[in-house]
Amino acid sequence: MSANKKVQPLPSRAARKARTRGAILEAAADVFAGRGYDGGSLPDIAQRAGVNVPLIVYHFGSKRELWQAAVDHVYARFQTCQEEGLKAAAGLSGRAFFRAVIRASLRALVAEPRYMRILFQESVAASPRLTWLVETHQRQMSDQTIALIEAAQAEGLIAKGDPAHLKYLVSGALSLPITFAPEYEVLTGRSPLTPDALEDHIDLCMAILFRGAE
Amino acid sequence: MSANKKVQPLPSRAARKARTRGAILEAAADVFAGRGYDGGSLPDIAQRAGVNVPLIVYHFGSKRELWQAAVDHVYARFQTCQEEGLKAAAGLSGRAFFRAVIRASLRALVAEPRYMRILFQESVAASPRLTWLVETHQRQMSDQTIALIEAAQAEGLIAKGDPAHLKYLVSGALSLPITFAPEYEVLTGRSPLTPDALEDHIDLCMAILFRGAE
DNA sequence: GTCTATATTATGATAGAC
DNA sequence: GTCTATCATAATATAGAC
Repeated sequence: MSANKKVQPLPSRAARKARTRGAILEAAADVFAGRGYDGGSLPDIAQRAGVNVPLIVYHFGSKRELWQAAVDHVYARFQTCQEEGLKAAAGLSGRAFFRAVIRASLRALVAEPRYMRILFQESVAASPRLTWLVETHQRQMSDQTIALIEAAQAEGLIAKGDPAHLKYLVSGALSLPITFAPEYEVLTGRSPLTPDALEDHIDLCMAILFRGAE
Repeated sequence: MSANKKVQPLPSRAARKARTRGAILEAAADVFAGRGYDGGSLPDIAQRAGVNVPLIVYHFGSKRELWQAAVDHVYARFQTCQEEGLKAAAGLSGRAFFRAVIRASLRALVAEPRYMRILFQESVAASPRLTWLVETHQRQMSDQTIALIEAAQAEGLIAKGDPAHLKYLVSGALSLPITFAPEYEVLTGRSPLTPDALEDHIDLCMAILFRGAE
């Protein structure tokens, strides 16, 4: 297939293709996360990616397939970032463990805010896109979070109640200052995304969500 | 102004005009909340309102001005609904007071979910629309919420920390199950908007956000 | 006030050169 | 693979009849 790659002094055709695909996916993720599926346009994506519209269609077939590929891209990045951060939780237990988990989730939310935005954009109403999103990506992520909440409940660290519902409370408290960062900044004059602000946010999340003294 | 309304057997011209404006505003609020400013289209709004596109332009001048009017409309409805619910908090104190406040906020979030959606749609990036939204409507609402959080802190009912930041944690915990209702339903098979689910949600919010025993 | 008709621009997608 | 040229459709907005 790719027999004599090494003899290519310049980027190979395959590498150029991958770079083009990557640029399109990044631009598509930005546009779809910010404006939703209907609001996003191929000319807008093409301009941001530095390519032409037909090249997008060549690589991804249609707007709908591009959207799916962009969602795959965002979820992969979010999960990679989260798992990276979760390594710091290994070996810890109790509050320290869950603090590390929260920090990992927060790092992923900050590094890949398009995850929450895409989920939000598709959560306006029931639709085939929402069903695809949930069944393809969101259910698996949700199950992981619910397992963590059940573990915290078993240790008596967090309130009792339906863990699937509690997940939304925890996610909302964690994510809203990040997802609403532009509004936060206009309203308060400060960014919630600086390292200091994020550490304060983690402290406050721990104080709110977890019981007992630090 | 409306001197001889009674003698009109059919709706007066002014009443018809108001009904048309109202139908357009409702449709515009739905569309802009769901698809954002760029994603929303006048033909879509016109069809939902049962009118033609030029009639929208006649009444509101331009898409941008229609968006502002729709935002005014949604904020007015949200605040009216919230104030209605807050009457139940009058005379209460301590946890019971804040439980009534949470119930009022939740009722408004459920009755007018477009409030959160519009805020989210405009919170993608800094923009003139976001600045207008914050300075025209959001700052005032935010100040009221912050005052309530400071009061709860003064009574030792809620965690210490920057009340302006704490507002986002509280808002996120309260609103996410409502705002993500379609995703919630696909994921769990249950609606978070039934009266029973909402009561459970209030219980859980109280348990999470407020300290000490019920 | 509400409509039809239309001008102008932008969109998703295809055809075909290189 | 990447581009230019093009098509059919849909968008915002205006002009003018009633």
